[in-house]
Amino acid sequence: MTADRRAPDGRAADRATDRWTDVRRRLRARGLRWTPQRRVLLEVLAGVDGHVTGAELVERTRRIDPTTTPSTVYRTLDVLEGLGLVSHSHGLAGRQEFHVNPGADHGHLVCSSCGGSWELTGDEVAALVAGLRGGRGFEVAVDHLTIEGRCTDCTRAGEARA
Amino acid sequence: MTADRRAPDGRAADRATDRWTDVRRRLRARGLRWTPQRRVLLEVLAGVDGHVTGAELVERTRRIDPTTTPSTVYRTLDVLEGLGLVSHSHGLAGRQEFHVNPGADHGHLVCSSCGGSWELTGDEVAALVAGLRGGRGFEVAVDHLTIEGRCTDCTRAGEARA
DNA sequence: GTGCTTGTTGCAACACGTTGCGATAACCTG
DNA sequence: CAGGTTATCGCAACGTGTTGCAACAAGCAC
Repeated sequence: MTADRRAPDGRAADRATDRWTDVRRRLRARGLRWTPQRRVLLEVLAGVDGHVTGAELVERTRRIDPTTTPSTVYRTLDVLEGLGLVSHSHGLAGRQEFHVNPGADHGHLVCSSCGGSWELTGDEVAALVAGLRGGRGFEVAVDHLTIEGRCTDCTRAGEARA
Repeated sequence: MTADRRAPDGRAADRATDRWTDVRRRLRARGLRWTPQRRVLLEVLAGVDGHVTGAELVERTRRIDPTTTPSTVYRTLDVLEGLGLVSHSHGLAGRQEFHVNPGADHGHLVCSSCGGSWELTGDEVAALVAGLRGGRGFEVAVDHLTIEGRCTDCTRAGEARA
């Protein structure tokens, strides 16, 4: 629930508005525009916890505004990614997974059996990144890193069956 | 060129046939069938060096047999993957990359700037795999591992421009 | 060769994204 | 507020795969 200790006078509702004006300001600073369509998508994103697929974002946006088209959603997501508000990586069937408010660049772990998904800490990939940079001069895009495999539970379930 | 030292009497041409009969036998052993369509796809795969996208395989197959349909190609690739003859991973735009005759499971490095692709050695990912197995009980599917980033050349080019 | 079983094929439709393009509307200026 | 720029929108078409289903044909037995 993460209580609003810093807003004792009931300004919680303004918070969302504040975030929008912030985005609006940032868009303007780049010569970009604040449109109703973008406002709707941000509204959807505000209600997202963790990861969402592109298709799901399209659907949720359409629930608020049924006239929404996929191209607008995907293009807006591109813009927001440029602002650092979301980041995307590729999930199981090549589908896009969006992550809202990425605190820091991080990769993902995806279980090909149950579809579960976990975030990778910097520590877990630090050696890999350093190794590839040193050995090949390759700069890993950590935020795009998705590692596929089987999680503990599915591995155990598989062994039990075998 | 990898000369044919073991076929001094001109049986090189039979080699491909031999490989087909081998595949045919392996299919039969699993109750699967040897069809003209599969033969054509294997013919295409025999001429592939390294990686190919799914779309490209469809196209090359169609050059031999214009009646080929995508679904057949993709389904056959699934079957061949089950036989260990090919493996696939996900490339840049979520597109599938197929690798023919995978010697050993290996991951890939993809440059998001130039589209280049390199194979990852076991050593390079060993620490990562071991770390995730130990720390989380997660079994990495090494053959599906695709790491995105920028290669040396593109990184340098980017710096020069900046 | 005939007939049977069942793995495969091809079609059509769908899912997820992407791209080109003309029309629209945000934003700025006076 | 009127007018001009140009970023953005919505549409339509495309690209890459995937899936359900009915017809087909490998492979086997007689």
